[in-house]
Amino acid sequence: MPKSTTESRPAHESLAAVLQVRDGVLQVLLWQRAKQPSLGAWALPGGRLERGETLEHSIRRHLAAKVDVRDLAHMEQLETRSDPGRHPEEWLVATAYLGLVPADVDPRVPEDTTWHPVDELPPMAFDHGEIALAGRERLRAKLSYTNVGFALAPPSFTISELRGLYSAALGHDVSATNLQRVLLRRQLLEPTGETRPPGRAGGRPAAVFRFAAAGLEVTDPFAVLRPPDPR
Amino acid sequence: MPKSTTESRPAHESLAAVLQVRDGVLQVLLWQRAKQPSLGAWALPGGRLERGETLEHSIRRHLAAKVDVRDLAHMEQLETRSDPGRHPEEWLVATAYLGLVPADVDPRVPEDTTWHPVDELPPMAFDHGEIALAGRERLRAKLSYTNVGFALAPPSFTISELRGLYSAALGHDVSATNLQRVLLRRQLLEPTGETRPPGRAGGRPAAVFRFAAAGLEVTDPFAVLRPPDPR
DNA sequence: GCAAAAGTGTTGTGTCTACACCCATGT
DNA sequence: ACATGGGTGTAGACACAACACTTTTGC
Repeated sequence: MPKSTTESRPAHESLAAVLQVRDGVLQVLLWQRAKQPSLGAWALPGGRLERGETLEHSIRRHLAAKVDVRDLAHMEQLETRSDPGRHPEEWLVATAYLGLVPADVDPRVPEDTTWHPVDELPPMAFDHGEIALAGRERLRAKLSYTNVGFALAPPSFTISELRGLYSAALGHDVSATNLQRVLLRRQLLEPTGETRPPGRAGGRPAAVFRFAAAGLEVTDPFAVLRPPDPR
Repeated sequence: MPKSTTESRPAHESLAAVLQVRDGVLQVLLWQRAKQPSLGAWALPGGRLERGETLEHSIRRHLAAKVDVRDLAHMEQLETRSDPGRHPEEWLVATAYLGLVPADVDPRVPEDTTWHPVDELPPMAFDHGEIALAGRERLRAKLSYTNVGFALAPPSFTISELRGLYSAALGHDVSATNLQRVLLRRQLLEPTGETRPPGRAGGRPAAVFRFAAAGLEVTDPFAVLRPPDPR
């Protein structure tokens, strides 16, 4: 008789969709299961919630085994999944997080762990595929009305480098012209004053920028019915 | 020795911030605790997750004791709280939901349960006050870029009635003129063709509208960096 | 006729995309 | 010189708030 029918409370795990733009493509960190159930399928990193810790602490602790925690520029809760059938052998609730890794770091990862394009997920264990996609959608939405971009980008960058990151994350072309204007108008970006020399092919040197803030901020309150003018 | 130090897994409860505009004010359904801990403090409805059910099922089941489930026009997951100290005696994780009740229904509620303005919460048990406020913020944000309004409004209404609901939920004045234009432009509203006779004071009869869709839809993709024109 | 409430016309502002054009560098 | 990539100028579309004005009723 499986555990799930004897226990009076569910086990609780934390999971994370850790995303990074690699080779111009949005990728998610997965490890390959070495045992049943779902032997050979790919899974999100995570593990059991322990006594005395929060879920956020739990996911950070489990991730530490996969990536250096300092490599995570942003982390937020996504959703909690509780379908009793989500795990075949156990009553297991999962709270999923979204984690973002800047493009300039290449975390050391264990043998069983590799990056996979979110658009071409391998066979996934349990509901982990849906969670990875939910993470992608959350990122896409927030790129439009917050400064989350800071968590995908290196400390400093040119506009075309940033364009590459945005377009990989959003899944469509992004015009460097408009990207620059939108982010500058909102004062998300500030010039470092430096400049990047052109490549062999020539071209004008590119100005170098950085994000003005290092934490998540809502920059476009998209409030269509906003408070009346206090005039 | 409290349970929390002996159990290897947390108990899990579902909670709901059930909101409704009543008497022109956004209110939340609370019940008053009749036992320790937090005797006399007010709490969100909810309760234990049972074997074989999802969290959403759980919160609906517990709510059935407080309000008729058919009175809920919309329900969505808010967040999961896991601070080990959130409950003084027990290791208890809570997943919170937001529920919305249309203004035209007045659910029968038990003796210990009443509505309270979200802006003047009574002394609240545990972290339930924060959850109620998180629900309010979620509602406010979604009023701007989705059709959640349908879940606050009766089946049909005049623009000024709807204005009252929006302004209570948003916490600031809303112009009937602009509300009508925004919602019609987005095709959220459609005229029923009917008209409402004016009161004793006279005035032009008001046109009656209804929401075009009965489920949640994102109507303003607020995508500032949107896909390029396929032209 | 007059007050009251509903609804439309109009103007101004701001944000966004698209595209033409100018700039600074390598070969 | 000229190709290449970076950056600016500008015009058009659109969504919104504000407010003046018109419409339709009761008294």
